[in-house]
Amino acid sequence: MREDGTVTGIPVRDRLVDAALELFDERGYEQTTADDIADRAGVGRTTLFRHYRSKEDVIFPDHDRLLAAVKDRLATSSADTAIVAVTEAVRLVLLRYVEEDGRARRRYALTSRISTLRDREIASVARYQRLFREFIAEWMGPAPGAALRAELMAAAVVSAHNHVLRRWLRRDTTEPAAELDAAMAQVVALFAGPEPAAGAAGPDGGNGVGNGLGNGVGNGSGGNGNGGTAVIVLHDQRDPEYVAAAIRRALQEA
Amino acid sequence: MREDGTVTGIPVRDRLVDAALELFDERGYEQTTADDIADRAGVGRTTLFRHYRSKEDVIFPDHDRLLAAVKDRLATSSADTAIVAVTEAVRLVLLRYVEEDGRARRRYALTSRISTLRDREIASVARYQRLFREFIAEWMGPAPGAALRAELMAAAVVSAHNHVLRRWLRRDTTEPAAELDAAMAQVVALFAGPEPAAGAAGPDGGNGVGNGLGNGVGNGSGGNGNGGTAVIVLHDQRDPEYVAAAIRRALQEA
DNA sequence: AAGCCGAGCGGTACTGAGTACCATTGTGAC
DNA sequence: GTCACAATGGTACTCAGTACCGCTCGGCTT
Repeated sequence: MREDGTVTGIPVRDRLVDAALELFDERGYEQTTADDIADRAGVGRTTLFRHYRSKEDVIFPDHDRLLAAVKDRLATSSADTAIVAVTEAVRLVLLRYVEEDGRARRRYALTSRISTLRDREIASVARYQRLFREFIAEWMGPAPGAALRAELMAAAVVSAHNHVLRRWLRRDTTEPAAELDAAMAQVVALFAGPEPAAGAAGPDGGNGVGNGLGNGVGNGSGGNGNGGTAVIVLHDQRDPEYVAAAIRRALQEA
Repeated sequence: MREDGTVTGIPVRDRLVDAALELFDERGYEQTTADDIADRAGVGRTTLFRHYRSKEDVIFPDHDRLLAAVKDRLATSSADTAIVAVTEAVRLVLLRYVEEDGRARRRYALTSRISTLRDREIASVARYQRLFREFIAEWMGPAPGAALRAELMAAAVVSAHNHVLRRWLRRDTTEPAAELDAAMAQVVALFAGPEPAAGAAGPDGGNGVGNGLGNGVGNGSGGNGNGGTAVIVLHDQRDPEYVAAAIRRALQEA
């Protein structure tokens, strides 16, 4: 037992988060002062602001670190693995939320009610979107219309992520990772289709899986070791179910 | 001449905006207090907060009113004019900015530098996006996958708007309205194409390519008619080249 | 053992945003 | 004239966030 009555060995940072979430639930966000949180956590107000930049910060995860991780993942990619990099990077973000589980859901309950917090969350999301936009734009090159296309694609990627994340937060799904794959597939399909008339700037680049029907197949591989991810885009006139079945069979046999 | 020395008949609200923009330019946003702004405008601090909810609010336009206008425009539309409604609604927003001209550009200069203000702007944009999302979702109905599709489309619409707006703010274009039309056309083209293959949206329901190694395979495809596109995301530990070869073979045989 | 040192913490005091309340003034209606 | 009302100004308060100082504790050297 410590002098101040606290019994736990729980780190100060975590005690603060717990205290904040409890108090926000009990009396609401606005009605909870920084002093309240610090008191409940058994520390001084100064200590709170030493660990978190602001009152809001307490309940938001380390976006900085995750943002850096995403940036890293995007950076380690060659031109023909760009789509894979994006897919895995966005997956990274989703999984981080899923890991948090309870805490993520409590935060969601708060951001749904308190506009201040919702705005804060939105601002965070925008930073991810910016990262994706810059990456995709660079990948696409300076072709005319590429800037807009990159922006649209980044927005789509982030939206797909948010859509799935919210479904998981609301318990509408228990397999967020799989749904993210599906959603991302839809995003890629959206952009893999008709190019914007002029500059082709597309993902086709000779590595197409020449099946004689489709044209482009961006195939990346997570490459180095763990959990390879492959994204395959193909244009095929035949029944997609039929094609999917064929691929399924091929993978089982392989 | 008035008692307080002010010579103008300019409304208080406008004087405050001018004062704020001047001061933010002169000493920066953080270094300008609410008192400074009020003093410069020749009014009391109380009056400032009577006209604007916060210090930030002073330089942001009436998003509430514009938001309402957008909502109205969307509301007055039948099912088959939905796309027109969206296009005109987003045009409404762009034109409002263009009307502001100088003030919009000064605000842009500020939001580019000050993260607090940028976040605020982003939060505003998100409200428009939400409006569009809700409208589009209702328009699309409860079809499976429609929710995601609506979210993607709303994000695309807003991104297209922002893209053109920023180009205009940076003086990269002198015909924002025309560019917006072009951008919106691109957005519509994007979504007019391949529908997301009937039930295939989710990886559940049996269409998951259960190869026993990867877990999720999302398949979005264009079933109906025009050049079907299929996108496959798979997680597979094996050599990607090997997997690709297997798929290639399967497609040729199929 | 005594001294030293750095990290983590608590307390106090300050600035500034935003709110509540009250007093004042100007303006038009009657 | 005065009554009503709207707009303003001033004062005082709460609270977030910052700056600064002093304390304590554990580990380390000598």
